[in-house]
Amino acid sequence: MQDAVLAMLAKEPSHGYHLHARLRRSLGPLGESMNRGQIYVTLARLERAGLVVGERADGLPERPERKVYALTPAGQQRVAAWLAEVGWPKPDLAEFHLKLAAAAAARLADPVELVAAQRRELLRRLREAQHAALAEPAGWGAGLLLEGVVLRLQADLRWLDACERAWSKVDDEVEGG
Amino acid sequence: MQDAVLAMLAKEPSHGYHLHARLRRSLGPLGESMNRGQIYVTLARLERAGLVVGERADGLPERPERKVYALTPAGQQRVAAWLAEVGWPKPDLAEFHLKLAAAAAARLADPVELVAAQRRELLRRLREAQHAALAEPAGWGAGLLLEGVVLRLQADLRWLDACERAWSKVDDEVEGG
DNA sequence: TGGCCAATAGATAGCGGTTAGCCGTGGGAG
DNA sequence: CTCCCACGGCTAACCGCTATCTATTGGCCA
Repeated sequence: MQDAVLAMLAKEPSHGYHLHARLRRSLGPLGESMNRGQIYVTLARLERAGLVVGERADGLPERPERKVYALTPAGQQRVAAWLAEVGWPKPDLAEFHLKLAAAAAARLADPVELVAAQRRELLRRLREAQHAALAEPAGWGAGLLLEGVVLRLQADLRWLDACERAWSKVDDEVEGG
Repeated sequence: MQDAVLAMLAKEPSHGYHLHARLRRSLGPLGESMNRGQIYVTLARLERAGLVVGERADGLPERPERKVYALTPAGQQRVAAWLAEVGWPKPDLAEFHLKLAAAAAARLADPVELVAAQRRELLRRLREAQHAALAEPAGWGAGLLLEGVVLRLQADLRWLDACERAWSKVDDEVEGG
């Protein structure tokens, strides 16, 4: 979050609400779940850390005062460092994996059924993402982002196939033994 | 985290350290980054929420006391509800996307270079995951999990190709215009 | 027997993120 | 004129995670 805000400020100074809007625009449909309040919390922390300075700017005379934030040299340095990083979020498939194991171990549900339900959900999301992609410029901006979402969902669906193969074999053994 | 602990307890009651070990075993190489302390925090919260009861059990007479936790009826109910959910973690490609946009907008780095660096990193992780998969039973347990990681990394690499196409086109336009 | 060390077991502080909700202003609908 | 809603900003409370600290015990070695 901090990095995202700094990235926006690297382009141009903004106040909180504007930053929120810019982030949402930049992320397209995926940015809709963003919390507005978090922007202010983040900005306050960045200011306390000296990465950003906020200046009161009374644009229109009678509107609530807004604080326009801009990068400090330390902030610019941090943006540069962030760009140089090559991090990537670790895939979090563990939850579903544990779910299957727990369902089987505690005899609370049929793992193969869980896989089927999950596949229905992912197919739903896949259609949703493909539909949302139609409203965006293909191969650009938020459309590019949605392309990534689609590729991931397809990969996850293939993983579900592998899960089904694995767990249906277990069922056979249990029933057969 | 809470759900993962409850899932373990659904199979059999355990004390904190044992739970940690079971989770790590269940997740294989991917569980190595888990923090041991988090187990106790989670157990305390679950107990306060009435989903779990801890009973002092002095197994060996002179060992430090350990608390063996077990599900309450409310806890079992929550496990059942968790199994019925069909949630799936949302793909978090936004960070890299913002990085490319910030790099281009603030003229701080070449987006195509960033994509190349990221691809090198993902290829490294792909080899790592494939190597780790060799040490696990294929198509089962932690091996299945690693299979999912591999599929995801391959999808992400394909997305990087799309990113490169998009941003190299932008570079052409900038240089040409 | 005494001393050290690793493993076991648990607790705590603090950071970052999320959510819910409050406050004040202004503009428009009724 | 009143009421309601959108805007802009903020606070409080919670959750998850990590790092770090303590304490006990068993094993090893001298």
